[in-house]
Amino acid sequence: MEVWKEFEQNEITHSIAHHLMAVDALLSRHGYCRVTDVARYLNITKGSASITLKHLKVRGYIEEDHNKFIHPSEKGKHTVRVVVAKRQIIIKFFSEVLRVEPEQAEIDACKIEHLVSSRTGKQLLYFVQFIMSGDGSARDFLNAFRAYQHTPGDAENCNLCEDECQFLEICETGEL
Amino acid sequence: MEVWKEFEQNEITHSIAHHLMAVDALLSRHGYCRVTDVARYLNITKGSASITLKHLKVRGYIEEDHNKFIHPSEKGKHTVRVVVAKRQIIIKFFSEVLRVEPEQAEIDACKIEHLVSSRTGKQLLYFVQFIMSGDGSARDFLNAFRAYQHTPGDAENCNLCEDECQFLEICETGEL
DNA sequence: AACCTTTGTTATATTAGCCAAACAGATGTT
DNA sequence: AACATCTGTTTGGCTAATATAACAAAGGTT
Repeated sequence: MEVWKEFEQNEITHSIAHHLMAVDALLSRHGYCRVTDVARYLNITKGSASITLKHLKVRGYIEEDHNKFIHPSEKGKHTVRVVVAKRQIIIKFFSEVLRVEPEQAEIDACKIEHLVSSRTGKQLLYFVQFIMSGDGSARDFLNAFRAYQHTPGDAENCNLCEDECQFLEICETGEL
Repeated sequence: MEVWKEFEQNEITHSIAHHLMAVDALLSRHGYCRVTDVARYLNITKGSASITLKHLKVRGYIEEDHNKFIHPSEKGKHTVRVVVAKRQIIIKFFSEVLRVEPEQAEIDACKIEHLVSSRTGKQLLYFVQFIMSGDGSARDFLNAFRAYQHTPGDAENCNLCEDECQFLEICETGEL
């Protein structure tokens, strides 16, 4: 499979992840969850929620009781745990290490949380764990990075590209 | 707008990004680019390529000459530069800093490159620039992190969660 | 009991992406 | 000139995810 086609092969889509997390959040919050609750929570119509949740049921992510009350299956619970873990790790990295504004960090995390592989998620967790651990070298490094951040970037001393950094200017000219 | 709905609001979808990058790559490689070339490059049917490229044309990302030869507009060129920059930065970070296997790093980068905001991309560039700069504190930190990576993670000393790390086990139990 | 509201499903439509297959036009070969 | 090939578009089908709107069933109120 070509690399670029793996995007659509994701078992967990953005929509599915958020429907599942909604069920989980509503259960924690109110102790129960129905189709209409999910629709209201996600601010979509109940018709849409009904159809998407039917898919989730068919694929074994959620189950329904005799009164149409919804709860995640074991598989669904696992999915929620994994997605939430990735989201938290990514938010932490973006906001506290990179110092991206919390709102932006949350938006970015929300867009990519379900797409980042577990391998990468795990490595990022280790990285954030260590950098936040209070280890001396981590502290020194972070301090040095904070200072570096405030000096304008230097295209000639970038080790990303061979010679000069080709991305610095692009990255500084704003949104896509 | 709710955070979770921003996903679908992305002007540049995965498909659009890759069609545009294909045009760019084919132009560099052969000096010209037609619908069929894009289709072959992306391994999709020319019918699909025809329709998607029509959208790209309507939205001003590409232009056509009298002989149906395609080239990116200024807007399209800018988009390609931005997406490629983000991809390279992400790959570098995942593979060389986190030490994720290059193939996996590429897959992950490909999935998220068009979703990461320019704000976050810029901060990540600075971060990777600095960490790879040869600065002493960066070198020490990286060495310490390499050592840490090889010791099993410790749920009690994780500063991500308040008490114990709730994600360590989840991240170590494999794919979603 | 009659009425109103809530709940959930279904039907229809839209957009984005893909497919396969048919078709139209240009080019090139015999 | 006839045939073959290549190029690009169009048509119809599929899935995912949304929207509206109609509808049936259950529940609660007066």
